[in-house]
Amino acid sequence: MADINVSLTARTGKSEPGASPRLSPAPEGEPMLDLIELLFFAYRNFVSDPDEILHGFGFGRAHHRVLHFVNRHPGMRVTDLLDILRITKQSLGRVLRELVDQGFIDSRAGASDRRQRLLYLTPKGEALTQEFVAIQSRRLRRALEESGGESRDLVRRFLVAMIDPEDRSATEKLIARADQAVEARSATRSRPAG
Amino acid sequence: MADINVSLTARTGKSEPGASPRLSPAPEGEPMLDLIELLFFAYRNFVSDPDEILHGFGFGRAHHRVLHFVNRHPGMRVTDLLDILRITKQSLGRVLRELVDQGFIDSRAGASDRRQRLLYLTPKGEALTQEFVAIQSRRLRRALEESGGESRDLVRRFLVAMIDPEDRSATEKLIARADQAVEARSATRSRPAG
DNA sequence: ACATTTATGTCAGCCATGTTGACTTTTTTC
DNA sequence: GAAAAAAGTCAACATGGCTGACATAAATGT
Repeated sequence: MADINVSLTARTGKSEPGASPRLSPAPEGEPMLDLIELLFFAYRNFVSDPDEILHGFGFGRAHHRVLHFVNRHPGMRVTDLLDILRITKQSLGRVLRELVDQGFIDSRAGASDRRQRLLYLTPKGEALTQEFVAIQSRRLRRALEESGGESRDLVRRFLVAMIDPEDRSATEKLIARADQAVEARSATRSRPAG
Repeated sequence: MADINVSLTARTGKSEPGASPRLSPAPEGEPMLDLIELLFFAYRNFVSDPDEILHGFGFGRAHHRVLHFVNRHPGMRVTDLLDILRITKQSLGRVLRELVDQGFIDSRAGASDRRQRLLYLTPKGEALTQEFVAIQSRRLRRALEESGGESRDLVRRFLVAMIDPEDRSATEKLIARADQAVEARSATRSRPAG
């Protein structure tokens, strides 16, 4: 059910079994057809879990992205979000308004620069976002365990290397900065009002 | 330019540097935030190359998927394609009609079952599809090289494990069947007409 | 032979999420 | 005081999903 079971009745005729591998030597390297398709199927499943939950709120994938990055960068500006998502102000505006109106995101004017709208998750938004992170982390953890020993580092390096070279360092810095901020916040929490 | 450079001027205040790692022990395993985000950025870049080319033809991502799977399974039925893509007949119908009208795909009635419409790429469609495969394979190959030795097998296992368990075997069979068909075809080509 | 099922296609309309272009308001910066 | 920056808004449009209803041709079952 809802499977990828294909019968392909038409071409079930001659199959020419005496085919030795690599007869045409592939002029520009072998085509990575399996990986291309696996990436498609894997990514589809990866995003489907949050999608289903969000559908219950009348939200979609775009809302997920906004929640995710605001969670990772509390107090970020609208411009920052636009740079990360690479969509137009108008597209972001729509989902952001919905998220603010329904109490998932809080938008406060900047203290030093009052033109800015700094974005924060409300407790409600935080709870929902944690749920997404948990689900997707579970899938990733399971996949890493099943694919063997020190796969995590290798998969990470692979994913970084899949990014356009000119974007890599910025992306890695972005992630590092978010991780730092999380550490700082949890340190503050463990020593309340230190 | 079009970078992911975020300044985050607002939160550049207190950072509480004395934070030892893992203060909150993460009740359900550590959140894989870096991988979640890297997958997002990597996939976005991965699909952007074909997207740009297709834009020149007035086509989009949906057309890419159809071309890709028809290339991999020549003579497949419309139903097969629907099962793989998991979209509605109406959605597929739209892009399929455009691809047939503009001479990228050929749709022939089945010989044994004349209700069926069997899908084939035209030479024009084949050329375009090869281009996509080449571009995406290049990116994958580069990434695998950069992430070290026997990364290909591990990445493949990882991607398979990212798929919903109940879909995995069907997906792997689908890929295997397509690979077989390619071998059979190239064997036939090298020994033309037996 | 006839009823049913299957494979495909089509019309109409809706929704989510992207786009361009134009314009405003507020605030900061030069 | 002018220019630039941050944010928001209105209008219109494109793409690619969706549902529901219906039509046709061909295969299958009784």
